[in-house]
Amino acid sequence: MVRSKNTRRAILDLGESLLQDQGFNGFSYAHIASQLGVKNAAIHYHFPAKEALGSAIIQRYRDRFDLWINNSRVKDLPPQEKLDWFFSIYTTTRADNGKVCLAGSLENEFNSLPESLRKQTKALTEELLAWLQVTLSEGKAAGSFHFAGDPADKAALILSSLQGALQLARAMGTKKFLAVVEQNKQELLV
Amino acid sequence: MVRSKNTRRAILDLGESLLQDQGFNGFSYAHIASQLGVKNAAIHYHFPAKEALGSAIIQRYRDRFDLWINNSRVKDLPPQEKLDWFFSIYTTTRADNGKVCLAGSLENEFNSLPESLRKQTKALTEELLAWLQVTLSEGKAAGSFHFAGDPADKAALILSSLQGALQLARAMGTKKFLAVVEQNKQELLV
DNA sequence: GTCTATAGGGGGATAGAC
DNA sequence: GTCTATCCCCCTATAGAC
Repeated sequence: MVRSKNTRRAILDLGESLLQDQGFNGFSYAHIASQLGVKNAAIHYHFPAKEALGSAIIQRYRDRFDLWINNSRVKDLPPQEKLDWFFSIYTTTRADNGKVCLAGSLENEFNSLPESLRKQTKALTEELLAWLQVTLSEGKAAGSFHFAGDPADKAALILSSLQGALQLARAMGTKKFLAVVEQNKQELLV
Repeated sequence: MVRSKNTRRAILDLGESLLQDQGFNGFSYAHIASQLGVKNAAIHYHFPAKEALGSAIIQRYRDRFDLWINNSRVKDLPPQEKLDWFFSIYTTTRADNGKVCLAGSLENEFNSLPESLRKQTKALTEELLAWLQVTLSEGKAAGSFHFAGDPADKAALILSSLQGALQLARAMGTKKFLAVVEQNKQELLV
């Protein structure tokens, strides 16, 4: 049982990593198995189909984000530091072997995903946007953020730019990614 | 010979469409062949390997962009209308069955692409960024654009957001994409 | 230029032994 | 829980006829 839990967790960890590295269609049970030192069939014991594995990966990601934003260490921060924390997630993702945003990776393959993964992807994106929007509203009300228009639209712009910048950085390097983050920060101050 | 040119062109058209729809690893020679009403091997006659097909698709895309921006109908426009034209490319892409930016699609699969396609992807992205940067500089100098910081960084932010927004729209719908475009436009006016 | 036929590999998934 | 063995499908690519 202990072994099972460890293996299951290791599969999820590796699957998440591969998903952000190669995309959903870019990794296989064989990849996970070989890197884990087990056989193909062992993965199928824990996740009968790839769709189930994918869904579990996204669900865990969503749960983790939910835990973070409701954790007092993030929840009680001033808006500006909240946003810095959010940006740092993406900076860490970039630093981790040039991975991309989980949501962005899935959206890119959206047209070939099974329905359950599309739903999970949409739910994740909605949660990211919702938190961003609220944080931006808070900051605007507190006078620490300055931007024109609807906080929902500004949230969509920031999230899009972060997802896009992680991808763009694969061709253009980390400097370009960091430039996008800094430009986003700077524009909120003016 | 006429037949050949038509087939070659039809392959490129369909390949480009599939690339923006399903990604490079998401379409096959069989897909192209069946939609074209020819056989697998016919595609290989025109493009011996998939890498050659991919490279030709990107090259043609780059050539087309180059033609456009040096066309007097775009070249002689005021900066604001130039940028509107650029945005309209992405809006058209979104309207075309929810396709995504060619560069964004390729960057997402960057880690599994052969070297020649990585180079092409990088070159395309550089050309998009370079044109955007110059156009933003022109507009700033002319007083029609207002933004803080380096035009190169602003160009990276805008391009990232457009690529990201096309992907985000797959999960969240066209409204969110249009919101990102409008937010970008609005922020340049303030 | 396009066809038929086929090689050779990788993918997801399952049955049954241990 | 993990293994071996295997099935079946799709993929890229090639050889040779027409």
